Amino acid sequence: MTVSKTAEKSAEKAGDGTRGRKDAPEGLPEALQLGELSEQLGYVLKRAQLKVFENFLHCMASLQLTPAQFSVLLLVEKNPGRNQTEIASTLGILRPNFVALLDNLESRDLCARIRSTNDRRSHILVLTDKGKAVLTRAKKLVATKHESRLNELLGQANREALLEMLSKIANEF
Amino acid sequence: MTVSKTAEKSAEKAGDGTRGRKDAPEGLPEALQLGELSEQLGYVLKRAQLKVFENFLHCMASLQLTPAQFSVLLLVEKNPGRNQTEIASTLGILRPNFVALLDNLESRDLCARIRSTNDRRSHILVLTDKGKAVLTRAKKLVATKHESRLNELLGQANREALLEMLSKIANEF
DNA sequence: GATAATTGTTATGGACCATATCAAATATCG
DNA sequence: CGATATTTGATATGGTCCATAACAATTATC
Repeated sequence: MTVSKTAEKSAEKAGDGTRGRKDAPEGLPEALQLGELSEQLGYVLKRAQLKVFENFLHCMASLQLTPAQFSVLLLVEKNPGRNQTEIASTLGILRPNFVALLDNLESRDLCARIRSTNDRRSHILVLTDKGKAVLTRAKKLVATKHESRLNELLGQANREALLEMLSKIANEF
Repeated sequence: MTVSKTAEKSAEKAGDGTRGRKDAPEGLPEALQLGELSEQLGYVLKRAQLKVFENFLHCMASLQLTPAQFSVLLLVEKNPGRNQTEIASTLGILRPNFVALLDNLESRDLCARIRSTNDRRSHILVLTDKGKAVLTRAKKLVATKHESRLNELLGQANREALLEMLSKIANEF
């Protein structure tokens, strides 16, 4: 360990129990300075993403849908007749990891695998009637509880600008 | 499984081998429609975050620093003399999971734990001289290779607006 | 028709996250 | 003071997500 003496000294000085700001009322636990961290896009991006997912899960509690499950339902609805490989790769999910995800949706009768008659290796994915109904309800929940709150917070125009910039990063970075 | 007959039929129709758009030149694998997915902030946010982290790791390959490790070094530099609990909780890392992270940084002589003389339970965290030097180089790499590329892509003003909106989500959502 | 490639699947390991628990040290309160 | 509760760092453990290798069945390619 090669800690400079000055480092040790300043550390002990800063950590000596009464580290309130000058003339602080009492020894209340002072908040740390984020410093340059709050300027790091990656850091803020990750924190924001966690918050958004957390709120998504909360809004979807009644339907028990995770963001990943919701995205699968949306994509299968928009692209009926595609197989697992196509749906999974579009979502950036590796085929092996997509199996359990689908098993879950299928066991809940939201999605169905159908053996293709053209290529009997592949399973064609379709939403069940229940899956369509659940997805419809899910969309409503997302719109009224989730996205609407983001609109409140940012404003409609800002939210659209945010989406556009994030898309740019996701696609062109 | 309750798949309606119409669902099965449309699925087979859409999945019948030659699923090019009308008068497509050849049977080239047609891209899936993202549909409403590209309007879901959570989805785009996650994709963007993965891209940013991926690029960060690439830029930091020479220093072998992950985003989490970089954030620890930044926070310890800005707040010398704090203990593990304070640094970890500020970063949203649980104490048990912070131990291995610190073990790594300490084994590479970037960070040091110092037993506090005031409270002999806690370990005060300090950057070593090597840690300071590495962090300085890391900051330069991030600025010149990572954040600069984001500025290219978005423009300075947009990048700042993006950061502000993400902070708002991270803190007020 | 032999070989290569694709599809879904399983097994497996790593990274990250969360909870319970522990010993040592300290704080609290009778 | 001394008994009890709390805090700190640490370990163990389990869950989830992500990545790779390998396999049988099927299809494509030559």
